[in-house]
Formats: sequence, structure tokens, C-alpha cells
Amino acid sequence: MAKKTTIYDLAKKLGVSPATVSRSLNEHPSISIKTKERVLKAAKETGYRINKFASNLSLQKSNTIGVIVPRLNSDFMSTVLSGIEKMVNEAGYNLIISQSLELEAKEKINAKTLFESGVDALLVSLANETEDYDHFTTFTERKIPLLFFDRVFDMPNCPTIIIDNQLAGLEATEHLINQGCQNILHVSGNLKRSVYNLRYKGYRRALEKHGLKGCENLVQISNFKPESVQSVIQYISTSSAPIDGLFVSNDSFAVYCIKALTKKGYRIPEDIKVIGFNNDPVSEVINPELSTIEYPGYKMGVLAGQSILGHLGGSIDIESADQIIIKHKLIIRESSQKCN
Amino acid sequence: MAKKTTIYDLAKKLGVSPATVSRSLNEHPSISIKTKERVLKAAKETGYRINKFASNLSLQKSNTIGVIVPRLNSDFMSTVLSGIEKMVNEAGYNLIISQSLELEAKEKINAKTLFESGVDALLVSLANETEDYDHFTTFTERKIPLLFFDRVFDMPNCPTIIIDNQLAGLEATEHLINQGCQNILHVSGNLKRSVYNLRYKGYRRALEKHGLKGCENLVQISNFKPESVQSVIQYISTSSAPIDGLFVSNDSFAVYCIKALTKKGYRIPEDIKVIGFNNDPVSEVINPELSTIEYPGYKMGVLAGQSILGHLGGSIDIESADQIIIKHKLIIRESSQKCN
DNA sequence: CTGAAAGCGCTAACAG
DNA sequence: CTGTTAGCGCTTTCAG
Repeated sequence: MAKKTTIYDLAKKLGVSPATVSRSLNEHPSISIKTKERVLKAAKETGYRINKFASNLSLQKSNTIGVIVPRLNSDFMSTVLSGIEKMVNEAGYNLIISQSLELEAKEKINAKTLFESGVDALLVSLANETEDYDHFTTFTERKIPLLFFDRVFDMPNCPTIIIDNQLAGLEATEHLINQGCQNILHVSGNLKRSVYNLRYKGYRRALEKHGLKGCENLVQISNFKPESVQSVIQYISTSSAPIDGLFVSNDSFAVYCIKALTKKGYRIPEDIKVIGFNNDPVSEVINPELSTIEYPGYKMGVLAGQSILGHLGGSIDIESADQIIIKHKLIIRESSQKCN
Repeated sequence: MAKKTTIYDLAKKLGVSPATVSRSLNEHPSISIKTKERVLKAAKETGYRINKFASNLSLQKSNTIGVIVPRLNSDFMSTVLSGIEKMVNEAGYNLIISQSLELEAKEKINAKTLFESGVDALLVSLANETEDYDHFTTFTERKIPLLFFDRVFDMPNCPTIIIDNQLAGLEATEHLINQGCQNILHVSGNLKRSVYNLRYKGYRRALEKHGLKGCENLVQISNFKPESVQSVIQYISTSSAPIDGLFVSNDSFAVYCIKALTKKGYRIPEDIKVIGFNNDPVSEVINPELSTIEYPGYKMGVLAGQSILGHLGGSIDIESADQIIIKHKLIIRESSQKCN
């Protein structure tokens, strides 16, 4: 049992050719049902297992799909991955997952490794840092399907899966305005990433639309780490015009803000109304419950998987890049309640 | 550029043999530094990329490590995975991640696929359902390193990475007892899984130790889904002897319980003291903040990665199975505060 | 230090 | 319906 059986062993044992064995094992149409059964039986008896190394080499494909994400340990990302895994696994593909840790250099290395590993397709959500996209051209040049999701970059012939971040940002801000906020602070991530940039644009547009002044200082860039909450609090407590609304592009950071603000004596939503982004589980746990934008991660994963499988299966013309926009939803909870 | 260069192309171009090219590319000792540099230069110029398919076939190894987890989208699991990925990636390995979705059948399929993909090692955290472990013998027979973490199974020569669940269960329960609880309910997962079983045992031992009666009904088995919180509340509100302590083997479910209990009019911790397990982010967000057992997921991932790399590198004797026990920690917060 | 040549195990075109 | 045969591209003995 420690010795592995090859199709040659089976062929010899059954007195047929290796080709026949191969064909039997691969559901080839033109093979007699009788010999196929003989082969299958013998394969089972000897504990034969296909050697993918050889098969991959011969076919020049690996049945694996690569994924690069900023980090695995975020509720949103792991939910997306769960959806991707489910879809591609059902189709018989394996997922090689790697994380860039928000570093452009690591993203480049990951891309190179995945390329060399011979992934049949690549799914990417960009690192915050990334400014140069050369490491992806290797894939497009070799016609390896490449898809961006969430943190996307517009590359010729690469499908993207996103939500309408600008609209979502506008809706979130407008909601606060409708609740009576006049001086809203926006806390966002690196504006190089379109997700954050677009939400910021939506925020600005909502302000304009309602004739509120959108001074440059009304956005704070954050890395969303717990420590960084201090600079936000600092900004709020020293602002000349008192901040009465807070739109944070990330739920868990919004939660940190709420906790810190409450500790400082601010009442949510009486003094400051807060809205987050993502609809992470924490948003329903914090008190007051956090209003937010629902970002359907699992669905995004499923669609990313389906889309890439379509490209692999050739059922979609690879030249016709597509953009899938998933519906988001404004979720109103206590943290932005009007109270008069 | 669309055409790929092979070592033969390089060999021809440089007037050397493919063997020389291969050796140059692989840091082989006995190769003149001069020809090595010539080869490296030509490789860079032509955009040569190694073909892992061929290399894998020849070497009979893939430089990939397989992982099977119950699900990706849990805070704990994605944190562990993040640690694993970090370690093995630094060592030049790729991670193929798959999820069993708690189904034994899916776990078996995943194991088979990963075996056939030729992973060099396998890391597993078991599905709740799994009762039969035959799908793993394929690996041990072929001497492919196999490691279990968190939800483990004791298999000859397979290292395991765990915390001392029994002790943790005992400490959690004892903490509640010390806070004055007399009638503690334990909510756990499938007792087939040692993690839950051992925590339950620890709970029972704490009761015995303190002379409290441990009637069978003092444990409720749950799947930890939000819906299931009802049966727990039901049990508590109809219990003849009033429940004054709740030890839940899972933080997010503990949080659901707190929310539901509060809604029902129970005061936490005055009426019922609660302790969870894992130290998920939610435990610090809920009000009152949740006492819990810290389960260092990232560290577990890092150690799992290191351990398996050790086995792969041969730096550890594969026959000497080891068991790594990571330290947990009791974290006391408001939800279990004594109040008199 | 370098070259020749034999695999690694599977697939598929081409014959029959 | 089945067999022959030539790769897929890299690694590695064995010679030189």
C-alpha cells in the first residue's frame, strides 16, 4: 500500500494499454462499458490514485484557483472567502489562498508564487498600499482569468465585483442629514482604494446636495486599528464646530469609536449619531446598535466564484469584461436615531 | 511574451545543456559562478518562469500544504488560518484551504482531493459530525505529515495542537462558583468533539469539587446558531431551580444569550452570571462585557505552521508525535461580576 | 564543472 | 473501441 499504483500497473494487470486505463478513468465516451468497469474495479482494488502532478503537466492546468486578499482574519473577508470556496469547490477546483497583509511587496510575491504554481485563475482584493499593478500583467498576458473583488482596479478584460460604494456613501451620509446632523465627520481608509474613495465622494455629494459645507477637514483617514481611535476622538473633542454625525467606513472601527465616545461622556445618538459600514456581527452587539450599510460578503464570494468559473469554462467570452454590482442596503438601528 | 520559455530555450540560447540551466537556477553547488550568472541573466531577459507542473512531477512534491477547517467564516478560525498562512508562506509553501462545513462527507471529499492534489502535508480541524477517520489513513500510510489543531483526534504519529480544554472548562466554572453561582447551566457543542467534551468534563469536575450537584440536565447541547438561543432561554425560564450561572462554550452564542436574557428581563450579572469561551472581539463589545477564556488563535496557527514545517524539513523525527498545549487564560469582565 | 539521457505519470493525436 | 507513441518541462544519476 505504501507503493503507489500507476496507470501502467493497472494496464499490465489487466492486459490493456495505459491509454485505455486513462480513458476509462476519465469518462472518455468511446470506451466499452465492460472494460471501463474492469478498470474501475481494478483501480479500486489496488487503491489507485491519480497523480495530479503528471496530469497537470500533461494538461497544463491545475484545477486550482488562486486568491490574494489583504487579510484572512476579518469578518468580511472570511465570509467572502467562504462563498468563493463553496462555489469553486463544488466545481472541483481547489483554492490557494494567500494574504498580502496590506503590503504591496507581499502582494507581488504572492502573485508571482501563484503564477508559478500554475493557478488556472486569480481572484484579488487589493492591498491598501498597492499603487503599481505590473504583477498582474503576467496573468493577463498569458490569458489567465483575473478578477478583482471589493478592492478593485480597473484593468482591461478583468471582471470586477463591487457594490456601488459612492451611492452607499451618499445614502449613509444622507441618512445622517435626514436625522438632523449638520456637521458630519467621515472616517475612512486609504483613499487610494476605490472603495474608500468612492464612499468619500458619496459623502461629499450628499453634503453638497443638502447645502452643507464640505470642508476638507471633514474626512479623517485611519488604518482602522483600535489604537487609532484616539486621533478621531481628539479631532471630535477639539473641533470648533461640534461634530454631530459620524460616518465610519468600517463597522468594527465605528464600534471602537462608539465605545471611546461613550467613555468620554458623549451620548450616542443624542450628541453624535453614528453610522458604520459592512454590517459586521459586532454592529448588532454594540449598545446602541449600529446603523450601517449591509455589504453582502457571502454573495460577493459566490458571485466571484461563479464568474471566474464561467470564464474558465469558456461559457463567457473572456474578452468581454464584465462588472458585477451587488446591491447594498441601508440598515437603520439605534445609533443614528433622531431624538427630539 | 505569450510564448513561454523553458530551460531548453535558455540552454540553446546559451549553448549549454538543460541540466546546467536547471542547476544554475537551483543554486546547485557545483556550478561555476560565471555560467550561473549567464543563465540567471538570460532567464531574466527572456522572462523565464519555472514550470511547477514539471518540477512537481519530477520531485514528487508540490510545496503546498492542505488545510481542512469546519468553516472559514468564524473569527477564531480565520485568525488561526492567518497565522498558518503567515508561517508557511514565509517558508515558501502555498496553502490550499477547504472547508468541511461541519459535514463528514464533505471532509472526506476534501481530504481525497487534497491527497490527489499532492499536498506535502495536511492540517485539519475536524467537522462536528466526523466519527470515522479512515479518510486520513491515506496520508499516514504514505507518510504525509498530518496535524490536527483545535478539534483534534488522536491518531498515531500525528501531532496535535490544543489548549487544555478540560482545565479551561474547570476554571471557567470555578470562576462562576467563586462569584457565588450555585446552579450553573453549561451550553456546549457536539460532545463528540473533544474540545466540547473536555470543557464539559472540566465543568463537571468543578461542580464535584465544590460539592454542587451536577445533574445531567445541567448541560445543553447547541449548534450555536442564533435561532437556537430560544431553547436555552426556554430551559432557563422553566427550570425549577433557578439558574444563576451560564457557561457557554462559544462567545458569539454567549452574546446571543445575553441579549435574549436581557430582553426577557434577566439582569446580567445580577440574576445570571455569564462566561463565554474564545475571547472573540464581540466579547468586548457586548454590554455587559463578557468574561471568557482567551483562546490564542493566531498563536495556534503560527505553531501549527511551524510544527508542520519542522516535520516537512525533517528537522523533527516524524515518528515522534508531539502534542503542543497552548496556554489559555481566564479573562474576567463585567458579565460575571459578583454583586452584593 | 558540465553533458547525455532516462525518467516522473498522464494525455491525446493518430492509427488501426 | 483500443493500442502506439510522442510529448509535457524539469531533475538527476552517471559519465566525462
